[in-house]
Amino acid sequence: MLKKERHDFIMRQINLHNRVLSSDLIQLLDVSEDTIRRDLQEMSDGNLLYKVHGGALSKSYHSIFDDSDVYAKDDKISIAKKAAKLIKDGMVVLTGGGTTILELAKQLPENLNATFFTISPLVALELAKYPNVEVILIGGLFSKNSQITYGGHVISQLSDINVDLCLLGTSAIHPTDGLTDTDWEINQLKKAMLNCSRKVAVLCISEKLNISLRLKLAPLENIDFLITELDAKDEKLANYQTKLRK
Amino acid sequence: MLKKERHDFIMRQINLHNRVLSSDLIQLLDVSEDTIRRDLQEMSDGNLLYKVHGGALSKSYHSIFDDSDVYAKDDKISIAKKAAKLIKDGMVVLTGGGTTILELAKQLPENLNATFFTISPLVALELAKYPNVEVILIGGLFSKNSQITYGGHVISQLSDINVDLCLLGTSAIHPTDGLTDTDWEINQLKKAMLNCSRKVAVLCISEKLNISLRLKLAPLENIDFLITELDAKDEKLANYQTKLRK
DNA sequence: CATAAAATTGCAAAAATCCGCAACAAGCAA
DNA sequence: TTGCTTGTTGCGGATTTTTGCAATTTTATG
Repeated sequence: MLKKERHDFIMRQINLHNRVLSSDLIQLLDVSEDTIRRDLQEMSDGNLLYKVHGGALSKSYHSIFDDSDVYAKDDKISIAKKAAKLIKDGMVVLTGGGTTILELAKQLPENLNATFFTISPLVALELAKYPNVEVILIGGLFSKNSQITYGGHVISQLSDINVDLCLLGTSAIHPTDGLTDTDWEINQLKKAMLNCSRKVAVLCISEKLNISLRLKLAPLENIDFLITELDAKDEKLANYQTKLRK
Repeated sequence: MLKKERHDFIMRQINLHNRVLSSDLIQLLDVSEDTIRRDLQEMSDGNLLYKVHGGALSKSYHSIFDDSDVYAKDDKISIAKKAAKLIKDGMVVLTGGGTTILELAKQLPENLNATFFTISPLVALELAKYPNVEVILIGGLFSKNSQITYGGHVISQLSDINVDLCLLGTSAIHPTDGLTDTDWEINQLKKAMLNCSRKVAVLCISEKLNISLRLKLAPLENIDFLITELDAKDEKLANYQTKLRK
């Protein structure tokens, strides 16, 4: 294998996963440790990546994907990690958009083997980094505000599919009113998403508990999992747990 | 064996395998090491391939695993600015993916009033920043390599639309062979894009001129604009200008 | 602070490259 | 024909690049 090919391969790995381990590259490319280290050194000199102890990181990792200013990031990571456990090999999953779902897309197990439908280009880009995940982006009008596709075309496509699990962020959730929202278009869209999913998981930071908005989306009885950053036994959740779909 | 024959042979090998080793060529052509090296050197000077220690790589192959952001950035910006002039208020435009197109999406006039169809989530995200641009993302299978949607579903949706202008990046362009590519899926997709567009503009850095790959996409006669970083009067473009659609 | 993993350094062998030179053929003018 | 130029090719030797190995130092982490 030519040196340039190795470099291209490494760049590809980095663009895909935002990072590489030297040890992985040694195995994948079947060359000595020294060669990999020298490769990384050269590419680092050429400003193509960040070299760190044990491997290298994507240069753009820090600029493009730096979303450290996302509100309540830590809570969202905690939610994402819990939600990730719901996803098993072989499943077909449908996801919405939003920062929590995006975080989820970053927290999946490296070798997950699954199919994802999504209405969020950002989530699609993130999911595409997993080698064994198939990503289908549902197309349509693109919403500047919520950064997802929406509109009749999206809803009509949703009516044609059938998935195991739907992962949804939410604006508000309430013990008796269930899920509610403010935007009519988005609300229609979410209804369509619920309709084509066998199970539904709602991802929601505890701030949004006990709030009720104008547009009714779905009662708690239509939801299978409610995932927050709180402990499952937290008393704030007691009102909800009893009502979820069994 | 004549020099020209050797060069043709090497070109075939490269188009076929995306790479050649000097050592293989020495055996296959039964000439001295120096001759092969001089051949590769000349072809590299003529921009036909990419010479590396130990052999050579295809130019187009190189573009796939491109060292992304930085590579020929200035040229791409120059191309993007020219292409942006083709887009007028009220137009309906279809775009592909690729770094050049992405750059174009950043170079549009601030208040452009237009509708864009695109198969690239990254381009969609960029276009969404313009307040008066409507963005429709065409959905389908998401390609990990080229970061665009593709597959039958995309092609079928393309067959339902009709746009004023199609903006396309390309892997290779040649005076007689026209546009060519290496990936069958992408080739089908691009054909569908051409079919639904009244006018076609090809964005292409001059490096990719005079290269011909395996899969035929379209003759120059089906293209309306060829946009490179070169001056329109540059002699390298003379062979192309006469053949473009009037 | 002890341990293992990773990095650095120096070195050597193999491979590829570079450089000057000479042989040879083809084209061309005197 | 002869002599000259030009282009192509191969050869020998010097040089550079690439790669792996071993010994030593540095770093990460519990």
